[in-house]
Amino acid sequence: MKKEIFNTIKKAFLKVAEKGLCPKNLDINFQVSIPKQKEHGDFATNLALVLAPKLKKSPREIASLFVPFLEKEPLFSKIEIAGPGFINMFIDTKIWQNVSKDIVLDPEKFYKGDIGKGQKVLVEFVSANPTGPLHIGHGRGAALGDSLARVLKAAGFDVETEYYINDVGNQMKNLGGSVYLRYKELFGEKIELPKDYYQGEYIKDIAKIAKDRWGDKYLNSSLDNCLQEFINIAVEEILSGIKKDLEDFGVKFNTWFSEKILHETGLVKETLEELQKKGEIYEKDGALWFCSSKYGDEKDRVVKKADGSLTYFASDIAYHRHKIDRGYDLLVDIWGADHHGYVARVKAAVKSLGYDPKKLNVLLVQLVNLLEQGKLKAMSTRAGQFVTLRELIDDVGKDAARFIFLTRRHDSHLDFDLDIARKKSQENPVYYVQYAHARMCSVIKMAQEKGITIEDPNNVDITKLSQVEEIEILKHLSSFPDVIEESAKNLEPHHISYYLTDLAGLLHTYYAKHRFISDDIELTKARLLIAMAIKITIAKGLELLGVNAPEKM
RNA sequence: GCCCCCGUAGCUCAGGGGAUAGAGCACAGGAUUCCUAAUCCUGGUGUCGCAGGUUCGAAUCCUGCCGGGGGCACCA
Repeated sequence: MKKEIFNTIKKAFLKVAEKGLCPKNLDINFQVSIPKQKEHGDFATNLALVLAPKLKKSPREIASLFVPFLEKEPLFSKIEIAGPGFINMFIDTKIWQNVSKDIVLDPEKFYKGDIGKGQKVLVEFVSANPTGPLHIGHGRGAALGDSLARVLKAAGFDVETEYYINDVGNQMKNLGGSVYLRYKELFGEKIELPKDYYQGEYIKDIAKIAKDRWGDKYLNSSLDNCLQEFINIAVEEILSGIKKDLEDFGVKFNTWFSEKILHETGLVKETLEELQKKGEIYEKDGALWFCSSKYGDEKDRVVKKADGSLTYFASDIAYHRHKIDRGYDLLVDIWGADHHGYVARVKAAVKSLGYDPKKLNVLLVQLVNLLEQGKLKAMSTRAGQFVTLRELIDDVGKDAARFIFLTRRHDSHLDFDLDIARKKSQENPVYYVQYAHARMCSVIKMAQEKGITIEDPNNVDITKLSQVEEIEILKHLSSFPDVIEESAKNLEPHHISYYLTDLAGLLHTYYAKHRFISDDIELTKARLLIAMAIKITIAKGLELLGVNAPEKM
């Protein structure tokens, strides 16, 4: 709807210009907004205020040039100049009433956004190292990434999702070694875990699997001889656990991309050679350095250590190069906030390879604090003491967890109150929205039982929809495509959950005051159309959040 | 010391140049012969961390400061 208003104003602008009342090619950046106060109309624009300095006239005077043209538009029932020079626009009731019909007739068409214009986007998220189970922080990243991918898709982008697996390097050695020792322990050997080995209980579980599979085959092998075997079994087990957790969290990836493959296919080597050829890499103290400071990073970074091994950064450069070469117009990386130091260097790498760094958007997800009974729950990965995503799903459920994660901006620190998330009551916002959906399903079903159904929405007398609350709901429904586009543009899916909470609120208020089903068949049909439109919209919105829309509660 | 994020109602958080700053929770009271009371209605609170600046207009943008969190390896 906002887009239509925009276009209508632009049309009026051209007409004003034709009359010579203002220059045609003005570079102006005006806004169309929904005013907070109802008295200020359904939409308002600051066009005249923005134009004022350029035309050297008072804003109200400029506004009055546009009013006659806007008044002729069938879209509007009233145009007003207000305050310092806002143009307030009131939409004709018929337009709102039609929304109910449009949504029910073709929901896909109604919501379909086109700001993506088919651009290819790759959203990479979670990408937790396969050294242990996912914890609650990964859950936040998973909820954000998955929902963002859905929102981008809805806005007309061609989206794929990817999980990058760091399956090489020192941590793999430590992981394999940890399982190896626990394996030996199962045969009664006394062991001592080095400090940088993984301490968690899950390592013992993997050792048991190893024992079941191999028996005592490696009991007397030195670690060097069987390290790869232990790494493989550990990564295999941990990854399958991660996949299961994510699946139960409603998250599926298009691709799981292995760092190991990057090395095996020579892409890392090739990338470094290319940078070397470009003179972006130099040698110092026996190591190879990438001159990221040239591109805005605070200092240069090592890509190849003096001992000959490559750093993770080296793979990261190759990985991002490969991602861009795969033909994506836009890359979205979702990282934990503790990785923020990496943003500058990866962007530097992208730039030095000759790509536009604007293609790469890194979203940093801030920390999650868990609260229980008003107290902070201590978490420490090193001690193997943390709340896993699995525990969270089992405890509060996927829907509550995802919804709560998505009611916060990604860059704000999040206090996750377990007590509230557990409650199946009014305190828990997810039920508020789901309940609205269930209510609409129930109304539609009830109407059906009474033999009232809508064969063709075109035959429904929508002029019956004249209650203030009905118009309010229709206005809100009509703004959903704008909310989707806004969320996509700013990479902020949390707007969806606020939108849904508002919509549910409008419905619940209406529900308490009016009845959908009455003896007046024509009125009932018209209201049924609203019920269907709400149901469709909530279901669509919840789908974008990855939350279920139950028909019954 | 440097870098990133945050600071808005008692609590958790939206709003991120526009008109009188919002929601949920908490607290108190009320609503159910009728489509689900996981609901609704009524009641009040704000130095938008502080100080400057830009602007017709600042919670919003810029600078500095204060407070909280995180990060600053030839670790991953």
